[in-house]
Amino acid sequence: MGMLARIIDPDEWLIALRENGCRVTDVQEMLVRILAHAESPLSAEQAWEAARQIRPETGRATVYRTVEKLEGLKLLRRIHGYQGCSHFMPTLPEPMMLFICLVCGRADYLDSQPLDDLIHQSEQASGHHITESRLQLFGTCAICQQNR
Amino acid sequence: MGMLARIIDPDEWLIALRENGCRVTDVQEMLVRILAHAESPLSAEQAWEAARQIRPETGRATVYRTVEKLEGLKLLRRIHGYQGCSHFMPTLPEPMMLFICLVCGRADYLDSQPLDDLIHQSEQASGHHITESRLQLFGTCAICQQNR
DNA sequence: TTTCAATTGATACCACGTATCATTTACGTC
DNA sequence: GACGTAAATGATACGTGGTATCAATTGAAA
Repeated sequence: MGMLARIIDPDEWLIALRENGCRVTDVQEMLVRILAHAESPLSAEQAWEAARQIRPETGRATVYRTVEKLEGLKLLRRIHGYQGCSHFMPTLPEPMMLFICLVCGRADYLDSQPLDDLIHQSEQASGHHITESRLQLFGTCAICQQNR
Repeated sequence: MGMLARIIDPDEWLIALRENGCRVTDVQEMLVRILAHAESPLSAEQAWEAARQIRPETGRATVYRTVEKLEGLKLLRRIHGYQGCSHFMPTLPEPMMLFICLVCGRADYLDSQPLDDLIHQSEQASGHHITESRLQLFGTCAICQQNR
């Protein structure tokens, strides 16, 4: 269990789903638990694989639909990584920068306040109105550096 | 003709290709001109479409191969945008932040020195070794704001 | 319990991208 | 300029990730 487990609560995702007019099924609850506890970015295919180990009859389309729904509610965030752009991580309540270790795959969130300031400056300097920013960092995490 | 036309020189791309052991064909030259002059991110399919208007017998695989080669030489840079992650823009000689207008699609490069400093700070604070960063900004460009 | 819209899973389908391979082409060498 | 060879090309077939469809099932409000 990593850092995120203390912050992301699957039950709150279920509440959010209900609040948005969804009928929460057992399948969705299982998927929410799988996705909310992920410590490295998970693709829909990977989530499907994990789901079928618990409940083999789980359908592929269901997983894609659920992931899409959770992304729409901003509970999941799409990761634009090295091996494709179809992996997902839980979104933190506060906007933060994301670091991904290229060795172990683990994700870590970093304070983004300085980035927010920087974006604000760029906005004023360029005259553009910036509505969304996407910053992801890649490299070797502190632990993997020691295990060399 | 926009800002990039003054900075990106297709002929230098051809030189770079030759220097890397490629045999530059007419097809490649045409594709290089199409891609080097793009002012908004272009997908391989879009580049293929543009190529066939000039030379209808152009093959699909050729376009994908050329784009891949140019990306490998860091002459093209992959854009992780809203409509997929398969669009490409010319890489500027200096690393810079990229802004994309969601209204007109045009891309604009912004000074990234402050970002480099920020990443360096994050690196020291977290203990991670950061080898690559990816920042893209989205919003409404100065021109499109006026045309409202 | 009833009712109905949301959800599900099977199937078929589509788009984007890739492997294969015979033919053509660039370009160093003679 | 002609030659030889390795790279590039384009047609075709194939693979994979993702989506549309639809009959059957299920959640939850009344």
